[in-house]
Amino acid sequence: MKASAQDRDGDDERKEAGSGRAPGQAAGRIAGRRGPRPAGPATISSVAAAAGVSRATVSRVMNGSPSVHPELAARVRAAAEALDYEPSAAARRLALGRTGTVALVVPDLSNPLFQNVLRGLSQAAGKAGCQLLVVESDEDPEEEVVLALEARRNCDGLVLASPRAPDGRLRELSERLAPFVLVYREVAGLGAPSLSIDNRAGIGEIVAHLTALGHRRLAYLAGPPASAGNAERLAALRAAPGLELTVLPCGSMFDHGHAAAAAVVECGASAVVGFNDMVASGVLTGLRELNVRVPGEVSVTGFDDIAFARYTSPPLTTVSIPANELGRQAWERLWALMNGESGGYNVRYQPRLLVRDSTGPAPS
Amino acid sequence: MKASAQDRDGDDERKEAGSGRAPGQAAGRIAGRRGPRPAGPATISSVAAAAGVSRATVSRVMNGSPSVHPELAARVRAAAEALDYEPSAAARRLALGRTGTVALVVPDLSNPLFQNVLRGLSQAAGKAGCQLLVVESDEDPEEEVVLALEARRNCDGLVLASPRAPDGRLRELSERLAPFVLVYREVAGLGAPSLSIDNRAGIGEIVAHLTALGHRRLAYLAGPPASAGNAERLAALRAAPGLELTVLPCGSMFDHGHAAAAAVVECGASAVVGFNDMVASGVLTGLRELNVRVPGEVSVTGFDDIAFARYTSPPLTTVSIPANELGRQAWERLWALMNGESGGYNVRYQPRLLVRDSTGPAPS
DNA sequence: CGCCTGTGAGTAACCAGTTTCTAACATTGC
DNA sequence: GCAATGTTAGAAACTGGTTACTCACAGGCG
Repeated sequence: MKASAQDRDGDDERKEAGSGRAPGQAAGRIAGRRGPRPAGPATISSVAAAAGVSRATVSRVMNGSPSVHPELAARVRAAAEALDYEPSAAARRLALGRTGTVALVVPDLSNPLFQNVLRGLSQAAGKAGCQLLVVESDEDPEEEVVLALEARRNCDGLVLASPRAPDGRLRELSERLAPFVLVYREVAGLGAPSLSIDNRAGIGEIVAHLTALGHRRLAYLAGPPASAGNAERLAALRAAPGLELTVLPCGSMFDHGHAAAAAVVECGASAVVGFNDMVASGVLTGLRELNVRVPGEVSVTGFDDIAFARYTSPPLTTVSIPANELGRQAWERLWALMNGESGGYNVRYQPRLLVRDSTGPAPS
Repeated sequence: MKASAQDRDGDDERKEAGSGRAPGQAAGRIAGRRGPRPAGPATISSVAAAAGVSRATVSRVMNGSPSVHPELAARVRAAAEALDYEPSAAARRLALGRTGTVALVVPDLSNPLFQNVLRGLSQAAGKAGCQLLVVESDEDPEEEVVLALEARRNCDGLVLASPRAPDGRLRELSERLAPFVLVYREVAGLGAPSLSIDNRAGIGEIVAHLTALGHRRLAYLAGPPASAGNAERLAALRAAPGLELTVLPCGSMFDHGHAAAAAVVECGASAVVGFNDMVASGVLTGLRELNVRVPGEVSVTGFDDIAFARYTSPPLTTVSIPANELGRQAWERLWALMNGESGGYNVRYQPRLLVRDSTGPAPS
């Protein structure tokens, strides 16, 4: 890197000590006024000096202000070009009070749900010329909020997927987090829009489908106990009438579902409702290993419709969640909020049932 | 649950008069000198004034400098606390010339390979108190580099997964991108460490496994044409002796593999080598739909060992890549580089063959 | 008792931009 | 011919920290 500073065409080597490294050297003391060349990357001052104009004018040119004479502007642009000038992002942040960045806080980057929100948000924000900070809060729920606060100090707005942080904590911090948008969750009395999934409706669709097929004995592969989504899905299942429900502690990953296969068989349910598609895929494989036919002997359903769900064997009946769209929408809301407009109201997306081949009539 | 917002104690329906929001009110205008309270968020100056010390002292206290009298320090801390003071991240960036941020540039966030690097990097960087900017360069190869450059201006270092940008372009920009680490790719004569996968060795393992099973006629489901990884894998296959190879244009996603199933059958190969696990999973499903038995009639292999590969049916024989580890290592290298140390040499990870059930003896 | 040294805190000069005034000049109107 | 108006571009005051100097004061030593 430093090497190439060497071979430049002769305009370098301004007399005396071209070496002056650390910016702000003794040099500035005696000859600061008209000194040789700061040697570091070009600043607005060096461009101004080179073009023989004031810093204000350079700033105006760089920002496309129309009130600069075209000819002068051209001269400034030429000088900037010649010096490889790029405005310092840090200085602009400070001066403008704007970072051009938003942050996404998620509990777990390995979860396709959050990956898709990330994608949707990344693309939408990118299109608007905004950068994206990603924070994973794997740790305890308290950490979730601390990380969010910390991220917030480096950006203009937040998208928060905080399934575990208690409602009260979010409410008391909401002022310091603002502007922000909540995803996959809804908190009453929070001054921020939220985008969530109607888990009750999703489970409702699944239950309706399964009961229509004659299933009465269901097993639920429960997600992480602290997850708000899991609580809602479980509550919705419990509320369904005429069902005999067995709740099996499970988790959210393939392996968890896989490990639960034996318990599923043992509990004698004719249909398994997975907390999400990953545990459902896992249990599918586990059941096959136990020589249980799906859907012949046991039906299986998932939740989320991750990309994979179409490619399990048999393809998974599940409920589809517009995770990407959530990310996009989160951007729209956040953008509005950052511009002082309203972020709109809470939206609750309705999952859509996708019947594939992992569900069938209950065995008689 | 909208319902619950209803019945609870009347904390909703804020009277809405107390909402005098916009920070930076007219107040500061007239009495700015010694006025009541600047109204905006506290700055180092307001804390200094409140504590009756200079800004320098506040700065020293906030940064834990030992050269402040404990009693004074306590007074400053109390003032900071009372004012809810938080140092401005933007100002610190400018003054310190450090952002405390690194960026990851990936072509595609929906690819598990990059998702895992993201995770590894996020966790390692997070542990070091560093924030992570994520950039997706979905667009054309030129965009890849432009986005990297842009991201670089807002952080202290880059991790670059740029499978498509031409070598030369990277070389000519390497000075402006530095410090950075390249992943999933190696470019000769680049002043940056790279972490890559030995694709040739991976294909070698797969070929050895398949030939040992008696396969001679192979089909390769090719990845994106511009992908450097695809080129290496294809070259390695072509270099394998004694094989009859059919190259089928495919892609990198489930659907691409799924769509290629018919062509696989048609070409008469006894084994299919997928560019990655996703196309392999896709083709697995496609083959089942065509009533082709795997591995009875056709064997299938993948590449990468994504989490799902264990859960396809049959479980996918593939080659494992330590994507997470790549992310972690990328952090280590980058950290070293940012501290002026050497980033170490290029490392090429050796994939490990995982034999599962999607491969079997060639039909005779 | 006076000089030297060490410590703690303040002053002011940075970091690199943006933006509000203001001044100089040209143009227009009466 | 002079005042009023309208451009440009510059000076200087911000944005909010950090830190190299400097200085005052206290204690140790000759």
